[in-house]
Amino acid sequence: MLSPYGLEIVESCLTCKLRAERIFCDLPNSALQAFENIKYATAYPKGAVLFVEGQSPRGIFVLCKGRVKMSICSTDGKTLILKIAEPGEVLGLSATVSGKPYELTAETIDPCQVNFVKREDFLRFLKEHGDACFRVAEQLSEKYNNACHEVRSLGLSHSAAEKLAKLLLEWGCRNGEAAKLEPRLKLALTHEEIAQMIGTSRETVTRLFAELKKRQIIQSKGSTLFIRNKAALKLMAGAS
Amino acid sequence: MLSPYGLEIVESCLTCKLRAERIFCDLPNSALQAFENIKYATAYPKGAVLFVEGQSPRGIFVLCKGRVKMSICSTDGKTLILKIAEPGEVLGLSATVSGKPYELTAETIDPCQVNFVKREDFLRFLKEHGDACFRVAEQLSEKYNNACHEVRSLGLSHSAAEKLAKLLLEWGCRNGEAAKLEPRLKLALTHEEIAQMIGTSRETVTRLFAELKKRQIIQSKGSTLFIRNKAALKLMAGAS
DNA sequence: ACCCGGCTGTGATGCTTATCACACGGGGGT
DNA sequence: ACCCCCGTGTGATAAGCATCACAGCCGGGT
Repeated sequence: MLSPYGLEIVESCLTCKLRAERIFCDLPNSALQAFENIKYATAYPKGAVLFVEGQSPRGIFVLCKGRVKMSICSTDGKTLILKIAEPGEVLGLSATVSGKPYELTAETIDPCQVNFVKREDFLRFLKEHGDACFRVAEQLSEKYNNACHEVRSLGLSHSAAEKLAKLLLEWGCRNGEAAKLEPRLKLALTHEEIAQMIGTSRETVTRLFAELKKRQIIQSKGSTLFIRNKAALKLMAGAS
Repeated sequence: MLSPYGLEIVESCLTCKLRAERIFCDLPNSALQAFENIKYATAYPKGAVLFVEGQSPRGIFVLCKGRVKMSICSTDGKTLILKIAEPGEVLGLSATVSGKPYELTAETIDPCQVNFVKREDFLRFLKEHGDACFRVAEQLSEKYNNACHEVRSLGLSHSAAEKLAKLLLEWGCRNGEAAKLEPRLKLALTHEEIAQMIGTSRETVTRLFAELKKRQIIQSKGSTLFIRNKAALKLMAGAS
């Protein structure tokens, strides 16, 4: 099969090796077959925009490969990144269910493989498959949960340092690094993007990183970042 | 029937006069009858706590009468009010569906009538009634939508003035006052609570109100607040 | 009528952070 | 080898707001 943008396309959800790990992919075969019939497998290059905040919902995008930046944007151009979506997530779900405009903008930051399902097809599918509908409720709950964390972080933090510490700890807990005393993580985003994730300015992020390095709390080598003093970070994230 | 806390109890969801207007109440009779069998009609006085952030989910609370304050709270005691829930809303829904701890704290601010449904009963009910499940997805979408607005307001505003203006406009658009040039609204919350809604301090809210009055943008008589210059408010909310 | 407690109004002070301005450095393209 | 652009580092300045401190005010209870 052709592989646009350097992707290896997964042909069918029925044979997808990742099924068991994914939330939405793990459905009984009858439902999966129905899903198979209404989905369009598509691929996007890096930097493609799946949908824009405010658009009326065309349908859902099931992310199979690559990462997608989910953000909101103010009238004066300021951007706030809410999350970086990973494979297995369903994007545009809440808007598609409710019929209200997309709340977020989705932009790929890797080459991505995506299954698109048109809104009317998807709604019909949900009515016919109660178990899928329940999965949707679960996914929405998770998204809501995420959003609540975001609200907590934005609304209840006193300082930018606190928010950055929270973010680094969260990142450090991925990839099975959670238990380690000195977790390491790939810094895949620029200072600008990190600033947009915690709602502060690029300069502040740079300064904070400089201070953390000076205080020996973190250390970086290339794009890898080592957390040398997890306790100190936690202190910053907790009380400040 | 006895009416604790001065409430007139609605006996059954089947005969509830408000059914048609409500999102969750408006279900086919078969589903409603099943719901009827698993719900516990309860009443709470003002100031009662339905559930606390971090508790593992006991079940859902369908609000029939009264208002409930939904908030999150930081370790150092700072509180952020996310919304004031109105009759017809389902509280604790996302936690009950996902099994994760309640994200918010729910506290009544009026005497309230509430239908409680235990988690296991509710999940069984959802599996058996696909249409109810779809309603749940819709409700969750709406909650997610709300949360996104909150994130936008908290994360993309430059000033407290901007957030207050947004809040006042939102309030002014309720109760069919939306179209009016000079909408009026009941100020049912203290400055402290308003501060907690926009993530600022009580003093700042007081000062902002003083300035808005001085600039003739608003005017208050008792607990009623008149918006005299909607355009100016919109300007503050939009650009600042 | 009194008092008391919760809400509101207002000044002074200092911290945090946005913003502007500019320098540096490294990697990719030609 | 060059340049150019993007990302990073750093200082100066000022705005915005939290915080403390205290005064007035209104309503409810006794």
